[in-house]
Amino acid sequence: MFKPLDPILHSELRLAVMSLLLGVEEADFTYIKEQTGATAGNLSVQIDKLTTAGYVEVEKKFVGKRPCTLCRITPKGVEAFDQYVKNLKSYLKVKK
Amino acid sequence: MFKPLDPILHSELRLAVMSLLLGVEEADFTYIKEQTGATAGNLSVQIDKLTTAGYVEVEKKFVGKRPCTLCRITPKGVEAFDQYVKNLKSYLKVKK
DNA sequence: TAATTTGGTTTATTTTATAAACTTATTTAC
DNA sequence: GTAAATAAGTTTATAAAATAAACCAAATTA
Repeated sequence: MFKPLDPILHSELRLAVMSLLLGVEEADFTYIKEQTGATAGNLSVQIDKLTTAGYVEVEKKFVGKRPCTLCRITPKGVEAFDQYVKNLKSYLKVKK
Repeated sequence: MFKPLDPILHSELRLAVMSLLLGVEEADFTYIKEQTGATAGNLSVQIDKLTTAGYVEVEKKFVGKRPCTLCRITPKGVEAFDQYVKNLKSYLKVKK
């Protein structure tokens, strides 16, 4: 009746990060931080979890002399997101 | 950009309970337990939280000689659920 | 009447989420 | 040139949540 919800994705901030990354080629840490309103510490931890799950990949480079952490969603991440949304719908359809 | 998600509802089991209650006049503890697959302890705690939030009301009665805990969703609960679903959509619409 | 089942609640443990504190390097102000 | 402030994160500590295990009381069954 109710489909299980991937605990990696069923988190407000991680879901926001994934949603954001779905719409773009890539996004850097600071941009994600601004768009989600998260604190740097929290965002760092949550991106780590998404990376460990294989849903996001991170590339650290420099822009000029400043470090820049680029994030991209992976195919596995896209698939997991799709499945999450599908499963989530089992909770949202009000019958009757 | 991303709307906040009511933490009372953004929980797999509580969302399942609410979803279930939305579709029926009332449901008893055992039925909810069966439908959600939750353990009794977990369900008891989560129904408590929904009750404390004013989203669910509980009536304890007896059926024959056995106790029976009946649950109903409240108007406030219905409204909160609707708002949750509305806000949730801000995370799900993939643009481009 | 002893063991089992029903219908839960309470308590304890594990996991999460989050913020606070810290680090390293870079500008900017004097 | 150096002290203070900013940028870009990471690490650590704390608070909150989810979950399961243990427990309880009454009823039923063996």
